[in-house]
Amino acid sequence: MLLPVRLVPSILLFNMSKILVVEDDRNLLETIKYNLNKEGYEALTAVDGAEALEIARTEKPDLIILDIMLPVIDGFEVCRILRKEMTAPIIMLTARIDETDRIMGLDTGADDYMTKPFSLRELLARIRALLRRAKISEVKLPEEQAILTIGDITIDLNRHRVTVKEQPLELTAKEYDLLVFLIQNESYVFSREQLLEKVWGYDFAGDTRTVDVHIRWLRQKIESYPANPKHLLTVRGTGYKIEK
Amino acid sequence: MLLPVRLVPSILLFNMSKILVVEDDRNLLETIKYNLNKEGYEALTAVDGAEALEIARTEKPDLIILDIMLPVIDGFEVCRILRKEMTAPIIMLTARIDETDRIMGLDTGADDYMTKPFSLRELLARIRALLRRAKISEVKLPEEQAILTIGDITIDLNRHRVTVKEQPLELTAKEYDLLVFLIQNESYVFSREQLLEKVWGYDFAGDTRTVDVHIRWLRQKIESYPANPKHLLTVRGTGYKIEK
DNA sequence: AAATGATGTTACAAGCAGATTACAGAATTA
DNA sequence: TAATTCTGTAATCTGCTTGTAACATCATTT
Repeated sequence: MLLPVRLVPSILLFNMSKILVVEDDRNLLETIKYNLNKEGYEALTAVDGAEALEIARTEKPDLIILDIMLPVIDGFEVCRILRKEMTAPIIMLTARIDETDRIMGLDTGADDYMTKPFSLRELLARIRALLRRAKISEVKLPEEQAILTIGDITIDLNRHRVTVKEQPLELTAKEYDLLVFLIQNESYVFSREQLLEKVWGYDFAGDTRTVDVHIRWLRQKIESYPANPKHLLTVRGTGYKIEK
Repeated sequence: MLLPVRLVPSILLFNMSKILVVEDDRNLLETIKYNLNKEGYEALTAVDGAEALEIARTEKPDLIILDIMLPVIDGFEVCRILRKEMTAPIIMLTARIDETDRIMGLDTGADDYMTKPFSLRELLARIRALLRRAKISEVKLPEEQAILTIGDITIDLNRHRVTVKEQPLELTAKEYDLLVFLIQNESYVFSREQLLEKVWGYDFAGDTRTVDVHIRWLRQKIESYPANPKHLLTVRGTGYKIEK
């Protein structure tokens, strides 16, 4: 006897997003759930804040719809907690227009909100938009490597940010340019003339001692013991270099 | 990288919305029509399902109010048919409170429902809400994250609203564009030239000092102490960035 | 160890980048 | 169309950055 074979719509299953709906009005909750299912989403439900947290933690939904007025723990609080634990987009539901300022203002981490009464079609549209965006950012290429490191010194070129032992460091423009150039050419030795040309510009007609002074200032900022530099080293008779 | 796109406040106010009311109780029909007109809407009426379909097809209303109990073709069926042909929001009117009606009403593609007897004021409020939503979602940019936040500054891209510490803020177009761009690229440093290119447009041939002035105006509005900005920061010798 | 040249350190005064204000022309809105 | 707001530019102001000079210290050679 042949077993009945169920054809699984695999593509659908594979793409089916899990959505947690948190709403204490059970009518509305069921309505939303029903419509989510109809659209092909897997809908989880919770009727209070505590249950929401529990289900969110065990089920790891792809998106969360969260009413503000909830028993036990209110929606703001749930949102704040969940935001720390997961990256799933959160849509807040609010009954009053004047709550929208709080959603926007408070740093709850909500991604969007809707004011009741709302159109279910629009809710579904926003869910689609947020899920699509989440998907996109998942496969997003790792941020272009614009971070240079030497020992405990780090430079983020895009953000123009320098840290030493995780501590942010304030550098002037020249200091920054000089440091970046040296780190980009780690362990290569440059004469003062070369540094003036590369960092200051080929047309700079100043004194080569200028370099010494800037090196001194840099050491002051990046070295633990500026008088005994570990990274920014002098090559006597030749110039300077940077080492790990 | 997306350029910030300004949403043009279209002819929204000027644009009188056309609303189709389908209801076989002629007293109620007239009452609703009278109130719609009083609110400045253009009201069309139909007393049965067949007429409703015909008028909806020829007049293309912006919103449809649809009783469930109708002669000839019932409201569910009308709703299901219309939903396939147009996107206008549909409000269902139902005499029965029981849940299946609600769910089925929504299942057919209705955006909202009201149970008789209902408050006309509430009906009008829901109409306003649905029409506003419909207008907004027409021009909505689905790629963009709906709500951006930096510290106590929040931007709702869909609704084009900015708040600081939950207080709504009035920004000019350029201020808004500049702020959105910087927040969308939080902590990245941009030179004046880059900002002119990205925010003003590729071909803008103006003075780079222009940027400084706009930065100043933005600080005036978003910073608690504009002279000591916490978010909108200068990177001397390089440009500007925004930080949490 | 003394001499000498190379490098480190500090102080300071232009100079310059950015902040700020004012204003006129452009763009909106009534 | 007039009124009003928005926007770009110029001009002035302010304070930090930076180049240099002057002196101190170090390293190497004799």
